[in-house]
Amino acid sequence: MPKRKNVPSSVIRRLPRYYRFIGELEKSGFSRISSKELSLRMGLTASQIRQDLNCFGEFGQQGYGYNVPQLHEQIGGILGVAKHYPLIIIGAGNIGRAIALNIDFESLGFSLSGIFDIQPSIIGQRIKNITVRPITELEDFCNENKPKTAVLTIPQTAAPDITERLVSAGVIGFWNFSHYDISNRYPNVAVENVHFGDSAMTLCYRIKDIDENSDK
Amino acid sequence: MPKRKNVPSSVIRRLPRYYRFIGELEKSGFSRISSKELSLRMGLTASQIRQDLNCFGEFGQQGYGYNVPQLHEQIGGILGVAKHYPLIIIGAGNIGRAIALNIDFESLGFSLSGIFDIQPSIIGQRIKNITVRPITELEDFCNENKPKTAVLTIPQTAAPDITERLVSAGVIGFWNFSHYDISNRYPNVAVENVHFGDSAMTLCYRIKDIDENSDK
DNA sequence: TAGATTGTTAATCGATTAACAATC
DNA sequence: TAGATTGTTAATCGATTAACAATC
Repeated sequence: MPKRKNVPSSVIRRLPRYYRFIGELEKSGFSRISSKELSLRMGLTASQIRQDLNCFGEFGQQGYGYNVPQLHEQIGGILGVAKHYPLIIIGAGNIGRAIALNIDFESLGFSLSGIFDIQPSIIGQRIKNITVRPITELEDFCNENKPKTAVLTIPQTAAPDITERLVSAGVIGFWNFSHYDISNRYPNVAVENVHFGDSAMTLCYRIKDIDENSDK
Repeated sequence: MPKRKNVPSSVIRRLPRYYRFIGELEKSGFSRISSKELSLRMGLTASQIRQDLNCFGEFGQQGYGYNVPQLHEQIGGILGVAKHYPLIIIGAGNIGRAIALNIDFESLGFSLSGIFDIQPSIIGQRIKNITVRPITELEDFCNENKPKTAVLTIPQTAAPDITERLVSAGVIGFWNFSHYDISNRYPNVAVENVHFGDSAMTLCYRIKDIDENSDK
């Protein structure tokens, strides 16, 4: 049913934002929207919106535009937000804990099924009704629960070994908060990096740029 | 002194990763590296590395390559990691707290100088030796401390008003963890978005893709 | 000096934007 | 039907890669 030629990753990265905007329009009671109107709200070109959506099929109707609730549903389907891919968090330190507590995995296509740590003082704690397990139980847990995804909130030094074990255990997706470079190491494994440090430095560069070029 | 024609943002986004890799090389005792060798380690082309660095000046030496400690220093200088731009965090909930505790702002060009919240139960708490202030004191604090940067870890509904107040108070950079769309609203303001939900959905899409195309 | 490797220009590739025929 | 707006092809723009002369 889908056309889906090889979808450029630039398009994929825009999908969640479309999903959010269309969702807000739906909540506000819109029933239809044109690519023109949406482009104004999102700060994109209408052309780009139509090109992007057309990677996945024909969702609009000439002369009318797009049906808002329907389009929301369809983009959600493309992203897979209604899936429940079992997910585990490796590392229950500050970041791991904050993610476990704050991210609504159920609305993002995942289902939090386990949390692991190596620290005896942390093991056994309960976070969101889930007991933190010792990392030694990783393989047994994976055999039983077949998690497809792992969140890495561990130090860079621990990452290579853990990654290897997870891939062996069948994990095909990483949400990587560590500084370890997973990409290109394993074929058919998806890696989404979140590097706070890189993000902050990029901001610093631009602030410096504005700061230095404004006072004259 | 620098050439710095308009640097494409694709290049800027790669700088922190260069900085990390060169830093690790330096720690491992490397004194020189060629673009070829670095390209193999980083999974880029040598051509791209040379092009990228040349946006900022001529850092290498023909026939030799790049001096590792020197290059590390230079990229750090470009990014501004030795700066101490005063920074405030707006919102001391789970995410705000985790960021305050975990991000080493001092090594990223910033200096954490204030934390604000609206919740009476949170105001007055101490996080990293900083007392959480009521949001009502925002303007006074900004007048006195002139923060250039604000981290937004607040709900989307609160964001438009707070952003407006911060820009009026002289903030020129936002590290935006909220779903509010700041970009394009204010000229000469840098915005770095961190959207966990978008990031997770992108991962979900790719896992789904791998999952559906592997079992045949 | 000869070999290595840069800085930089030219060629290619991919992504964005513009244009317009198809059609609701 | 006429007007609006899509889907899609063509044109433009920007970013990546290749090539090579300059030079350490």
